[in-house]
Amino acid sequence: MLTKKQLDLLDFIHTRLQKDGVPPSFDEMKVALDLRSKSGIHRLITALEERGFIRRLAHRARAIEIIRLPDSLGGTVEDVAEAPTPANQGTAPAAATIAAMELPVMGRIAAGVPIEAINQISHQVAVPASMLSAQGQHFALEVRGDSMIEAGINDGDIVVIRETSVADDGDVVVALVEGQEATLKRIYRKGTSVALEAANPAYETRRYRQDQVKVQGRLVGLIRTY
Amino acid sequence: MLTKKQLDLLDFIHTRLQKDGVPPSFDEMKVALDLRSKSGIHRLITALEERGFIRRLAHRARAIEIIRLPDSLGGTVEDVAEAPTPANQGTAPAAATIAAMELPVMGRIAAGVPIEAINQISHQVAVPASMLSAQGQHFALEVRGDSMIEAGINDGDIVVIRETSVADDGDVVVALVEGQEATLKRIYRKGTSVALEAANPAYETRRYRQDQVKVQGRLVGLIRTY
DNA sequence: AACGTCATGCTGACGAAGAAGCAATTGGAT
DNA sequence: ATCCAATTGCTTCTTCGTCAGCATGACGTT
Repeated sequence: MLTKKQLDLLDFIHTRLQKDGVPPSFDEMKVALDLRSKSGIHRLITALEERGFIRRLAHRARAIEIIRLPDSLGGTVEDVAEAPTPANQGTAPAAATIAAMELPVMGRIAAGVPIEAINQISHQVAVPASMLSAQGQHFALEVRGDSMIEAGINDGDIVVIRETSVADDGDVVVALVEGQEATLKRIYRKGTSVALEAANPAYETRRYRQDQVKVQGRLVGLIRTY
Repeated sequence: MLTKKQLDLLDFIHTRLQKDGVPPSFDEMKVALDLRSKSGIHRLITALEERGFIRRLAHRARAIEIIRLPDSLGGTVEDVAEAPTPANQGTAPAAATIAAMELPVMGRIAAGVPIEAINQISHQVAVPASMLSAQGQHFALEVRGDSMIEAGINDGDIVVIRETSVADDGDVVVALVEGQEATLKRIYRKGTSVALEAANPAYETRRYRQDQVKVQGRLVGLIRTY
């Protein structure tokens, strides 16, 4: 499963995590493995992530977390000590595993939001696993404005998006228009033109050529907190 | 996952929370970390929120809550549970711990559903911990019908309810009318009478005497799967 | 022996993120 | 109205992660 170097690195990260709770930086790992460049570390880290041993946030300092360890390093890392919950939430069994997954909230979306805004993680939300497809990447966005209000999507709602470039007529999608702005709209195709329709009579449907619109993902879920 | 500064701050907040139950103010954190400006604290807090360790209310003093702790600070805090890996391949590593909780879905609700229907658990849903209050019992219901459509609550949505018998004017509540039927409506009180108002002009507002209506819980969240 | 693949190694450049500070403003509470 | 807390804009410096490009040695195949 792992090469020697990958194992060494994983071991080092694990040790550091145990010792002072903060994962090492690439430079520190570089020194530890006696390399002269960080790029080697970069590839090893990527490999570890691919193989499901660690989890990380892209473009964040020291944002590495160990998910599991190979047998040779002492097995799993899962929370062995499931502490009896103080002030237990009652109705739900505390020890049970939860069918959910954390998704990154990539920013806000509305009519006319620049794409840059949906390129960084603002925080994480948990979403029920039943909302997600078995395969496919998902992410979340916070909705701004009332352009989809008649579809029951309100200002402040979190929408869960499945990444895809295909969509059927009438699907609600995140569409990138002219490589510039990302909007949440209903999509309809007619011949070579694409219509993006808001669910609010106050906004008018806009039509584009096929090559002007790129579907980023499809709406699969919605979460609202009052 | 965290840088040293971020970990220090999280540790400080956690300690203060344990000691006197109240989260520190930005100024107190500033002093604790030996900074000269609060803006640094603001950034660290933002990073912690992004990484899913704390939860907060914007524009509220000391409105910080710890959702989970890194292993180095003693692992989990209440509502945290292990996640099974929902079909996790390739580039999408799953989270090890998730800030979520399972709630029982107690049945369906609409205008005129008999109370019996909301007395048995049909299945469980996972909801983000950020949707729930620290104390208080919660449960979920599936919405039937379009009586709340203008409030963005559609047929088939799952609503998350916090059990309480108090509600402010305008809150959406689960109300038990005449001990008979449970409905999801907006509540308004006027003198000794209680008005239950649908969010759909097709349904008319109904008025009752105070003793005819019992509030079962208040709407705190909504989950929709497409 | 020659070749392709793979894991690894190295350098250097680049841009993004973290951290810190000051100042001004907004928002809540009382 | 006034105080305090929180938020935001702007600046500066440091730390960190990413990437393109090229090199090497191990291994198995042709």
